[in-house]
Amino acid sequence: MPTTLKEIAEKINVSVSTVSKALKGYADVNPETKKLILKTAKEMNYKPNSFAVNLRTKESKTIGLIVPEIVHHFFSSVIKGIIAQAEKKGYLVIILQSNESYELEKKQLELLQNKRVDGILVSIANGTSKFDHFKEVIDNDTPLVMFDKIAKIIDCSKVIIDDRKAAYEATKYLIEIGCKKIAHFRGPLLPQNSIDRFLGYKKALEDFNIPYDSKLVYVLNDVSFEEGKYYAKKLVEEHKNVDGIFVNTDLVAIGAITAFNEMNIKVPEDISIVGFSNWFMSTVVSPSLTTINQPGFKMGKEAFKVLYKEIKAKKKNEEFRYKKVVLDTDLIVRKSTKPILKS
Amino acid sequence: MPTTLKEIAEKINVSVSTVSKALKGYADVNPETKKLILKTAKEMNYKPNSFAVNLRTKESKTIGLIVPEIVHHFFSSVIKGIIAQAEKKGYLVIILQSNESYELEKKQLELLQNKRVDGILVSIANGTSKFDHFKEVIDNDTPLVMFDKIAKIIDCSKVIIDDRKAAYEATKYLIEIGCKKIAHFRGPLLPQNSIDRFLGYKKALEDFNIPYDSKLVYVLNDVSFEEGKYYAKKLVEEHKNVDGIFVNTDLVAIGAITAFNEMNIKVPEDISIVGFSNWFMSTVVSPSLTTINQPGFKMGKEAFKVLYKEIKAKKKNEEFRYKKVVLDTDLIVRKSTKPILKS
DNA sequence: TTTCTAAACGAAAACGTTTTCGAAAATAAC
DNA sequence: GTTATTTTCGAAAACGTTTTCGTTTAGAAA
Repeated sequence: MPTTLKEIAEKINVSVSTVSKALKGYADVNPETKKLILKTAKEMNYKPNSFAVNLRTKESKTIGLIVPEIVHHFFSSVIKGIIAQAEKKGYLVIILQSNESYELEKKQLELLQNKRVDGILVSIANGTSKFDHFKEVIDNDTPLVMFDKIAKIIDCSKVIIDDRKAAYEATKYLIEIGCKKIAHFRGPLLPQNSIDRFLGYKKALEDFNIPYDSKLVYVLNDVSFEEGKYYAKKLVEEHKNVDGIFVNTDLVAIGAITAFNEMNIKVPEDISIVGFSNWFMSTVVSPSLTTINQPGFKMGKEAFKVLYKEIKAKKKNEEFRYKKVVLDTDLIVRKSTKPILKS
Repeated sequence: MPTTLKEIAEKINVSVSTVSKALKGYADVNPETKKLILKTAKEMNYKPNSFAVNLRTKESKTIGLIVPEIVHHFFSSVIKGIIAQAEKKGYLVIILQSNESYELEKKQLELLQNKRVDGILVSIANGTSKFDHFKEVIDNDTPLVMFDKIAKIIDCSKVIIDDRKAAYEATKYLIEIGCKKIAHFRGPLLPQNSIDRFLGYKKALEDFNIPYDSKLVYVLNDVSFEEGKYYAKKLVEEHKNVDGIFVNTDLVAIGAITAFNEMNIKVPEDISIVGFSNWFMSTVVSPSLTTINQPGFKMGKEAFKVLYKEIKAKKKNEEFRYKKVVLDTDLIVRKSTKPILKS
């Protein structure tokens, strides 16, 4: 049904090659014939058959993206950034969701490779502790860039924030406003983020001579609103005089705030809370949440940029080095933390 | 680099056709040779070249999806549903975002057609008032299904909720709890949703003998948090005794709640608010928001199902009819509305 | 024996491009 | 006039499948 080069060629009595060359701007075609070809191509509403182009050029101008979860403020922002940047370069984006599952992640990585996408962007699932499936991608010579949730052990380009530093800043801020007993709601044991955020928390305590107490660190699994509520209650049951919490994620922090509101524990008077990510929700919860801003949109754009360079370099067989881009975060002070101490 | 049929064929001295047929389970290949072929294919890590398969079969097992906005609770839920259902059927999903712009939407529709996706799923941008670009898709014989934000004028399959009915229920509820002067924050003039929600609001007023006052209807452009705040303030400036608002979208409703909180107007004692969509955020805002639940995930799944059937039917040249799927909504009562009157 | 059927395989066309290479024609150089 | 060069074009191979159709061979039927 759609017009082909052959049909154009037959219509105006030239060869397929000439039509192709005219359309692609080759020099060895007479300006007159070129004009005619362009005209008839337009008239016949010619659109190159991308299947054939892909086969011939061995590239699809399509990349794959795997995120642990789509319905998530941070990740949807990243997705938006990736798509925006990809579109600028004429790339399309196939999105898959691992649901934090290793099995799914592995399967989807294969799916994308079978589709022969030009490159893959991935943020690793919480359930992933083996990384051979990523090695395979790299061995297969498919450009791969990790963002946000990365694997230290895998040698590839990465776009991240400095989780440890950000967590340090958040905890430091709690100390500066006078908190003496600071708990931490951390994420699962595996992902690098939650490790780094924990380490930043710990380091801040050390630097300011607050004894580290492992009992004040709660390990969450789902990192959900409900878990935030649950552990907030557990915290007040198990400890007295906790006056600050640094929470791994806004969603959990909001759960905690909700629980404290229900228990008539005043935030921030009785306890100050700092979240992580700066979800939009954090501005509307009451009290609004002090948190670390995590630049999702920008991370998406950067991740694509890095991947794009790698795709181009590999295509031209040029040398290139894996890049590590670290994006800035900042502390956004709202009402869930006490005002700063006057000194 | 990757293995081809030819390489397998040469290795075991059979023809390419036989290898292909063995791999695809054709009957006319000796069980012994078939076994050998399967074994060597696995050994050589053979993966069919999807570019070649696409060209040959004229299908890519890929669909396109255009949404107005990705960072949006409802739409990201829909996306999740679509991807989940598509994966079940072996389809991948290319996602694009129109940013509520007609120009972008049109361009992206062309992009997807040039990529020769097997079908397209679309939720129309607010900025779209001409629909010829959709007609073209249909004329091009590319299966097209609209969801949520649809065009009545375009003859194609649709998956929606009954916006008018849902809005009627919401407004009726405000009336039942005793509201006498009910405002409406509506969306832009164009999209069918905001028209229908407005009509539902109006109909409820009529049915319960509350005079309709066009001054109580505010037309929003961005449908944003900020607009919610802005129009809430405007409302109290321009009117007295308004005791209920039916708001087009949760995000706006939350903006309004925030403004009322700031102005010390009590929700729900002074004014009751009903939102629309049931964003997660609505559970954590204070007071939590009474709203209409809109089944995003399910809508995504249904939309893909309808599209899938159309793709299959067209492929087999079977007859088929455009479908219209209407999904159920329900009213979720929370704290932003007064308790129901005892009678 | 010959004839027919079934099983197993392969040749080849087709999908629609892109790109190399050679040929022809036109022009320039001598 | 011949030779060299440029311009313009097209043939053909290649990308890797899928699928039709014909051929060969072996066994069954006669």
